[in-house]
Amino acid sequence: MQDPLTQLPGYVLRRASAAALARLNERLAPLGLRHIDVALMLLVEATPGLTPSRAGRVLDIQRANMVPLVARLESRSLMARQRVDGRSHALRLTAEGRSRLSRARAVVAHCEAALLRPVPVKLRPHVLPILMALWNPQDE
Amino acid sequence: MQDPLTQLPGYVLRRASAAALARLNERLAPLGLRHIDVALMLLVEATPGLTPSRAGRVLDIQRANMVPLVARLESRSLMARQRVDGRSHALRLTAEGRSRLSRARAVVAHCEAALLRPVPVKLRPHVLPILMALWNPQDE
DNA sequence: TATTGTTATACTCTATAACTATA
DNA sequence: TATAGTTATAGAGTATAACAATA
Repeated sequence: MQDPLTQLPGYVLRRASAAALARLNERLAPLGLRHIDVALMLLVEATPGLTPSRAGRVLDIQRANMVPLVARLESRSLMARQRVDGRSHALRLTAEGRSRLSRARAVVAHCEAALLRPVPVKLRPHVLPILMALWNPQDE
Repeated sequence: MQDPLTQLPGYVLRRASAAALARLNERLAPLGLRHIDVALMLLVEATPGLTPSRAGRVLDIQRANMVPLVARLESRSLMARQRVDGRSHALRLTAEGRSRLSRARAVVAHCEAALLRPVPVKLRPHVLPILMALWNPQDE
């Protein structure tokens, strides 16, 4: 018998994603971070002053779910909130946050490299374009 | 500002997977099925008599989590369990399960097609090989 | 009116530990 | 001793509704 699911790109996409995520989280755990923390920190580093709402829109995280995420990073002194408005907060990394992120970035780079390693060298340039295309499907 | 995360295959992999899964579940909902139900049904169809334990190993689902999954399909008369052993159960699709699965398969085919549509035709043959490679990463 | 941050809440998915009965 | 099925449970992750304060 042969597993019929491995013929379905969508299924393999899910399995590959779940496996990669699990390994990344495993390697980030010693830093006290999860993948989602690093995603937000990378985004805030690239866009200082970003608000939680806007960050949530970029990361596809609901406003309500940003609250515990930001609070957790703030409570660990990795991120700081600053009122910019009567209702908006500007997010910035603290010095400790930047230093933690540089270590996390090394972990991410390691995992990204491990992810690509089994892809034949000739196909590697196609990986990101293909994944970007899969991210943006057209329903008819 | 540019989103630094879209340069990371691992991140795009996750976003693509989550988006594809959400759309699939949305389209399966009218059939009363979720993606995981269809995955199990496809597997059991291809391997009649499979036990929940073995199915779980193929699908990467814990033994304990197979229980409510199989129970739900059984309670809807889509799948049947048969004792084969003092401790093992053989899983099979019922006639209703097969008919429901044929409708689900059409939904899956539609979603898979929508997933691949934005990929340039020349790159499409590389999609599955690349995803299979990403699924099986080598850590060093 | 629309948006931000927030609380509360519920639901799915997943992981672990422990138990029984069988092989 | 190892495996199958099961129960109970806890933790992520995610989604929705509602509210106050502000734009």
